[in-house]
Amino acid sequence: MTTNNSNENEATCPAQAMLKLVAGKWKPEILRLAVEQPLRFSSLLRTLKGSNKQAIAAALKELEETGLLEKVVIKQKPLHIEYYLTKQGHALIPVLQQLENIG
Amino acid sequence: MTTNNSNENEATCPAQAMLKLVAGKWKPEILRLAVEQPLRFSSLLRTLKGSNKQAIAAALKELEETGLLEKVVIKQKPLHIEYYLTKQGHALIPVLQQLENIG
DNA sequence: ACAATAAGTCAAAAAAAGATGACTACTAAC
DNA sequence: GTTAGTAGTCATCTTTTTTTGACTTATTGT
Repeated sequence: MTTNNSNENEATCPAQAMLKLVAGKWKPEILRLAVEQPLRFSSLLRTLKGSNKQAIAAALKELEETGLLEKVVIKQKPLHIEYYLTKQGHALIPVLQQLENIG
Repeated sequence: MTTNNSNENEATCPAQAMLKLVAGKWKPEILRLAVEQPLRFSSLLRTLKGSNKQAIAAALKELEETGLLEKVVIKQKPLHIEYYLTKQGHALIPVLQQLENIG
């Protein structure tokens, strides 16, 4: 493993940091869906064919931790939790759309 | 799990496809450098601290195969090979710059 | 009490990405 | 013919991501 101490490598392209926030199999799709309406766990699970709870949970957690989604707990009968795009999350949407147009 | 046989998973966000083309530790940086001048293997190796031949070779190969870079062999004394941004590669640059501005 | 829905967690296995070391092919200079 | 420079390849190992199965917590309905 070569446990190196000092700070080595780290490709330092500034776009890299933002790319990492949306990297992953489900994150771009989840962000795209979040534009239309607040997201819920079970509804994502139904919508994203081929996904599973763990994948959704991990993606939502990371998107929340990196500040692209905000989690809102709604204390009601069946217990609802909603995820909203943050300001930064919204800022990302047009960029994702431009990527689509290049492809 | 719900192992459905028909066509499984594949997150079908259109931006995903383009994101995959620039995914990886070195690709965004390489594209960024390609804007300034044609790229050469050994010069990339020197410029990208923390990289190695295999990483550079793999990145260049993938960027070429996906049509973002074009490889040009220059038969001269020490054998030169240059990589140029394609039209699609160029189209990606402003999008990468926008990503930086969000971060 | 028991099952169902919603929203997860934990651990482990499998697959993909990244890192490391040794080796190849061509030309050119000495 | 040995050394040096450029541009790689191949096999292996490690790390990270993704997938899979089993279990948890809370509330509602019967």
